[in-house]
Amino acid sequence: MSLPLVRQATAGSRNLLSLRHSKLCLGHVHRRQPTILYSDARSHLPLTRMISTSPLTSSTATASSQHQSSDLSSDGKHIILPNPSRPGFNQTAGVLPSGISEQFAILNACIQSGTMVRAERVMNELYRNRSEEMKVFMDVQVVNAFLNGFVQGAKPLPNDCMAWFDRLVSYGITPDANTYAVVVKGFLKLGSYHTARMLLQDMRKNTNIQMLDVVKSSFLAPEEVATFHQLISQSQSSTQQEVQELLHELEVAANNVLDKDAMNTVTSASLASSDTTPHAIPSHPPIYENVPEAKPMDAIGVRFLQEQLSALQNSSDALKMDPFDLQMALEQQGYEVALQKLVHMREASKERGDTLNALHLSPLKKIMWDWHEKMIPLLREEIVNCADVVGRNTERRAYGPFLSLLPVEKLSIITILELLRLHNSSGIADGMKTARAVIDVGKAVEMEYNATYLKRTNKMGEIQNMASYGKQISLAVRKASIQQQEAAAATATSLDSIDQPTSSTTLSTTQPSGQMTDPWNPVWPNSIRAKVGSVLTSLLIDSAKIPVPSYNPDTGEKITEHIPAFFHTYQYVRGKRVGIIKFSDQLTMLVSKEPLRDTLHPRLMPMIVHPRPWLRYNDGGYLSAKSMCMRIKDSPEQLMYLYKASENSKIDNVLKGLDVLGSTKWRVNKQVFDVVLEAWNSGEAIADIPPSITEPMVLPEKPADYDTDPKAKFNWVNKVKEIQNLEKNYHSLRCDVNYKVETARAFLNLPMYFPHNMDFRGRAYPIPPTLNHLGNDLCRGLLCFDEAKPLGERGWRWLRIHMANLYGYDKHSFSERENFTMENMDNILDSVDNPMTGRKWWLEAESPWQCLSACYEVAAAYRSGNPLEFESRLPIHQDGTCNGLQHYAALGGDLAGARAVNLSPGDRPADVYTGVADMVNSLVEKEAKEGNADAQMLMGKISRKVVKQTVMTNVYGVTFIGARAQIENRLKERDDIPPERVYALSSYLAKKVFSSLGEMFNGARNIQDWLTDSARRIARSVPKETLQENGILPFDSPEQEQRFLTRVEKEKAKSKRLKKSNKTFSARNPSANQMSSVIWTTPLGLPIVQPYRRTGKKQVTTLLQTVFIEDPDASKPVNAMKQSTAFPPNFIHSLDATHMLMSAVACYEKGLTFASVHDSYWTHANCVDDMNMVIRDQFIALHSQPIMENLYEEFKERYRNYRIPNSSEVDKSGQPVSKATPSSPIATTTTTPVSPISAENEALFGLVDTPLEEGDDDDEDELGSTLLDQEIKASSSRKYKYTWDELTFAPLPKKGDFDINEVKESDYFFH
Amino acid sequence: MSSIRSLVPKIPSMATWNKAFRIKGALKVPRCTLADSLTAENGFKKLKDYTKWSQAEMDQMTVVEINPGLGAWTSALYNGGFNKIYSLEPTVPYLKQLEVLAEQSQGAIIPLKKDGYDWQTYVELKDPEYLGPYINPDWSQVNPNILFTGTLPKSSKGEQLLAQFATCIVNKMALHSMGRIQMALWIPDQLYQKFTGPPGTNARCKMSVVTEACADIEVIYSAEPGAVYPYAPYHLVHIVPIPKMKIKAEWDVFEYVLKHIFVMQKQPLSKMVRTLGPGADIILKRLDFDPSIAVDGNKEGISEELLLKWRTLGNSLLLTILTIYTLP
DNA sequence: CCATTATCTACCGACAATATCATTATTTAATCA
DNA sequence: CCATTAAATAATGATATAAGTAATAGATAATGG
Repeated sequence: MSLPLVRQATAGSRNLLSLRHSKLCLGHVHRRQPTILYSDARSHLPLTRMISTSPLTSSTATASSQHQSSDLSSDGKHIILPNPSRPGFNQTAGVLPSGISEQFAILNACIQSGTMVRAERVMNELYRNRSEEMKVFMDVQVVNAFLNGFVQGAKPLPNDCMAWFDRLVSYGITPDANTYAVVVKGFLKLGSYHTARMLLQDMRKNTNIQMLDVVKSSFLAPEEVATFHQLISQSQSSTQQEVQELLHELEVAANNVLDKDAMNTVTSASLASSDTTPHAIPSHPPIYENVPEAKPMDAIGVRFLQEQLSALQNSSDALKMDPFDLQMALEQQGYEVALQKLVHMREASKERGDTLNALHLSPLKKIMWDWHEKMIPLLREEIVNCADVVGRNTERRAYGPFLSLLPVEKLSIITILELLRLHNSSGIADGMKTARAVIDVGKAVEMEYNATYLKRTNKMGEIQNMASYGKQISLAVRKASIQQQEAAAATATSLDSIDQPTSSTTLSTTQPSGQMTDPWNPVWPNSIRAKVGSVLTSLLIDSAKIPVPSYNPDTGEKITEHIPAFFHTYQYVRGKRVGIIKFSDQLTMLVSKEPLRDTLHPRLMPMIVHPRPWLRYNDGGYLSAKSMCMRIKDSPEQLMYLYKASENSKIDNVLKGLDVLGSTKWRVNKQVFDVVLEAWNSGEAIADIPPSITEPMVLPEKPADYDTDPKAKFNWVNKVKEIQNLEKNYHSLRCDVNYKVETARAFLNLPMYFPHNMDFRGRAYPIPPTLNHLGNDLCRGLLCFDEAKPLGERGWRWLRIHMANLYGYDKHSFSERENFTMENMDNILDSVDNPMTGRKWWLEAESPWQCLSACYEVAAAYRSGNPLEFESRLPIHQDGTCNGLQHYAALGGDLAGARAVNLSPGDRPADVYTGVADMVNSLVEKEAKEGNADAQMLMGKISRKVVKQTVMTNVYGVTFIGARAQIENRLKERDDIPPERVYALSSYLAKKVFSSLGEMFNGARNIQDWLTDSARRIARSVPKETLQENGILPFDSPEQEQRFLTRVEKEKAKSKRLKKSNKTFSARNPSANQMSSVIWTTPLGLPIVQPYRRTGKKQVTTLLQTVFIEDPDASKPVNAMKQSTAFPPNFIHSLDATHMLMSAVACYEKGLTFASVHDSYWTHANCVDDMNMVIRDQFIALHSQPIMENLYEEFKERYRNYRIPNSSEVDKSGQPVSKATPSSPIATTTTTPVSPISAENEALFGLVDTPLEEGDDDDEDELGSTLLDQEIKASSSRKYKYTWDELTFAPLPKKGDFDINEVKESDYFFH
Repeated sequence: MSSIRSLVPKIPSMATWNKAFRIKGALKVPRCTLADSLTAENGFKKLKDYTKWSQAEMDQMTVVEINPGLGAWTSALYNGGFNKIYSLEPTVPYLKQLEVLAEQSQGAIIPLKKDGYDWQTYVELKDPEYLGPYINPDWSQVNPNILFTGTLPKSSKGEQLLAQFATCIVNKMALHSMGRIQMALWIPDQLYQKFTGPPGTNARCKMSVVTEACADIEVIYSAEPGAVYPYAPYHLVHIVPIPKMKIKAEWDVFEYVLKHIFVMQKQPLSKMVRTLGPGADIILKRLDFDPSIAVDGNKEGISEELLLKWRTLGNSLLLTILTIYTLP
């Protein structure tokens, strides 16, 4: 077995752990292989445990868990969970039902803000109204947090705590060690040692809970543990043996725990150092001495960031700050900084007392301060009002508790900054959608709360030290971190159940395995965010005013009016109301004059230190903010699969790949930055910087019949709208550039890192949104690697090739491209010397800014006299030629396809796009000669670019309409085509492209068809159990039936509220029962769930208006069409993502710097050859696996026992007319196995409609049968048989003879 | 004058109609057509009673009818004594049917393949051949030469068309650029409710306010649902533009304001005025009535006098708004 | 149950209708035994 | 005091809103007789 992925072993000192994981990594990448490395303990999934904690539901729980044990196999090859339609899913996935997630969030807010009265009320209501659901979803963690609320403060209420303890136990909660710790703590704090002891005695007698577990509970601070000693000494007198035993256990435990800190640090150090990490990690600072993360502090850039912090009281230290602390401070104190800046501004001007200088101060800041001051009293008042409400006001009850989580000052500044940030968002001129605003404000509050909450409970020093230390990315470190974290959990709380707020779907309680217990911290549902956000927004709207010079309408004298800075209004969009919040004109003006940098929250900026490696699915990236490794929106299913995969260590290699991407150190290209700045300040349109609009655009003249003909008026208004739209677009484009420039400025001369996460298919994206290497040409031009590497001969060559590529000269052989650069050296030098005044050769490039960046590099190398030694930072790109088709060709072993996309070697790059463009061109030429006007117009204008997207997406299933739209967009960009003809021309062209493509990619298309077909079958399938429970199929066994009946019994007993969940299975609306999404596992082990389901949005009342929000918990039927059409592209993308991540890791291990934009891989010039080897090796490694076969097997396993509806024509005797399954296009090639089930079906139903369980009365039956008779008579020759067939898949398309190893020899595979 | 006219169009059964006349494509829902001659005759009788048209007056009127459909109403108009009826029908099957009627009416009925929904039609109608000679800018009196009539579809198009008629009256556009032209329209019940929605009711809406400000409305006759294909309740409504619009504000502003305050028609006016713009509530100070009245003019607890003031929207509020907004 | 009609238009990064009224469902108050 | 009923309130569902369809076309899901 080749070993490209094994990290260079440095010494023989590697411990078992790291060995094991290297092996694991190989096994997963290279070969499908049964997973053997998980201890059985791992399969004890926390959430299943959660179910069984409740004795009252135990019968259900055991029934369902037994029942599911067959399909809940997460320690097999793949993670397989119950279908979302099955009752087990919500429980297993911990998806909270509607309403309960809200109540839990409120409960937590009450607890955290110390208002236990309100917490009690929430708890009471939950148990009163949702008692049945509580039995399932109320978790002991929630209970612990709740009980702890009574005893955590200065005035503990142990008796209340105790009362609730008893009550909750009676409700069926099984207390755990933490529960006892909490209750005991209350009494200890009051000095009621006797009661405490009695409790512990009781626990000892009645439970199996170990004393040690109680004492080391994370709810007990060390000093609280210490009080156990007092208990011990108080109780010494007792002679009871029982007591003495208890005291002994207690003492041992307490001592054990109190010693633990030291122990811990030792272990962590040893763990970490036993890895390949060259230096041991000291357990305490200073550990940064040998970590040169940031440049010396006099750099321009860092000063800006430090200014961010300089406003803080202890800011004198800011300049001396270590970059790690700086990053931490930036993340955690963003709002404090912003606030302090406002304060300072004011103080400073007051002190100076000079009004003159005050004028120079930012007027916006002055106003913001004013809003802030006005808003605070309103906020206080509101909080008081919320506290007052005893009875009815449900809104206040919902948002009230959250307002007490943060200081009012912070709430206010968050609101102000968020609203300013959202200016011009979602396509609203000078405003934003209300829904977006309130949710974002709520989200910001939540994030800030989490950050401060973390800071408060944070003792994760060691973890972070280790994590941040890790330029060393390795599984071993990850593992060690996790283990250490788990070990440390006994004394230190950690971040875990704080999921990243961007996902509104949540696991109610994610209990990681092991002893670790997390503080319970539920994610706020969007409805809560909206409610909280709306109060704040509404208060800000009320308080924010802006001075406007005006006239008194009566007297005409000059006055200053204060008008609202924001106002809430509505817009109609195609007849629908949309709530928006608008800026007043004056505010818009003010904002546009002000640089945007102060509204940028550092949480969204690149990092200045290495990102934390991904330890788990939700643990990595920024230092303090919790983020997810996958971008998931509203899909509990996705989250659950990811969670399980993470907990079962299936995605370590994926995470490692992300770590590698995050470890790339970048810097701003100062030279390019200067030119950008110059261009920006000139206000002209240069490259992709839009012009600044100084004066409003000229409106067209009103036509003569404007006043009499509605049509004329309409046309004119439309023209005006178009112009305004253009203006708006320019403006927001300029804003965008502004953000980018400001971000770049902030990081001048400072290394920066982009923490990465992925979309649900595994494609990686940098988390910081504004400036990153995935951005447009400008962003890419502004960025280069921080590290420089000498070019060397090969590097110099690649640099020149790259130069040509960026100019657009990329379809020629490498040597031709080299020559191109040399021939244009004059232009390049001119571009460098006079970028804005010279011939501006670079501006004509396809990617001007990157080209300029390359010009600088080439020129510098060229002029250095010795290019080979030139230290280069420029990333050189190697792009897959039609990467999607490459994967298709590899999957299908398609010889022709392989040749077309450079999988097999050629002496110059093959380019399908150009090929197709040429074909279309000749077609068009021919028709032009025949006099076709469309063709004549298009003659010679069909470039590669025009057809590229369509060719690419053709194998992803693009339709004619889609293709036409793509081409339309390309044509619109050209100025040599009259706009009014664009539509017709694109239609014509799309047809031509389609016909040119013809049979071209048949290999790929066969696979695509198979994928689409399989996805459709899956999306339409239904688990057998569902059919059985609806009486459509017979039960397998009486036992199964009995289990089902008891469950139904229980459900009936539940409150009526739940009856809707008892969806009846109706044949009328088949799509309502389609609940299975397409799920597969990438070769790296990442489970991928296609999230496409029906949307279930609901109106949520907030203070400002109702907002329309996705209801996350409702399990909605899948969108079968989307599932099937999206599968081919998603599958291929998941493969290219896999290839990229594999390559990233391999590059890292070879010491290459690596970055990627999906199918474009970047590295230093002199490393290109090495990287090229890696790319090819990894591609071969990936495609040497039987990917399609694996997928086929996985589907069969994953959807075992699923059924799909089928109708087939039968002759009179009921014999099938043809054996084919008409429901699928490929099915004709399938020999559908005659399953015994089909026979059963037939016997059961014959030819009649499915006899639904709903009591058909005789009347209907008669009617039905007569109808049937008529039917048979009417169409006497035709009879159909409707069956639920076993879900099978078409046989895989035959694989061709292409040998994947040829890729190795192909120069232009990536180029 | 003329002998007794008794033109009767051929009315197919519903089933046949469904086959032959259900129009696909252009209109998503089949356009409604009056399908009962008796109803048409009755409607016309009532209309004539109400307007008290003399035969002489009718002789000098040119009738423009949109969406004649099967021609029941066309025939009734002809039978009632009109001598020149342009029937604007865009769809071929109906047009054929109309041509039969045209023949039988000795050319009094003139079918044109035009669409009453299309703005272009009204430009074309200004042609000397059609209504050109009767264009009359004098709004002090109703244009004596033109009667505009027809059946509105029950679709959203019909609704849009009616709203646009109102708009055009206010702005003297399209049809009403030819003068103060009275209309007699068959309007589906649902639309009629909105068209005439009185203050305080649920039906009160933007359109009813505009209508109130620009025309006098009278419902003449209500057809049984069965009289229309496909079955739907319809009303014959007589609309006479008033000589002086009650709306003093510029139309676009008026429309903007109306649209915005009707977002929440049950809320007090004072609240909704705030959504008009930053600080728009200052205009409330200049209002000569209590702005706590609901936007839709709900009567509850509101004096008759106040109600009246609010209903004359164009006079008070909008004028105020305009003055404020056009200040330097 | 079949024929007509409405709804899509490759995927991902990046999200978002709302007010009002009628009808149930649930809670609170009230009344009564 | 409880049980039962009446009244009040919350939750849920349905519907209207604006106002020129843009242009085109082929498969498939949804709907209605």
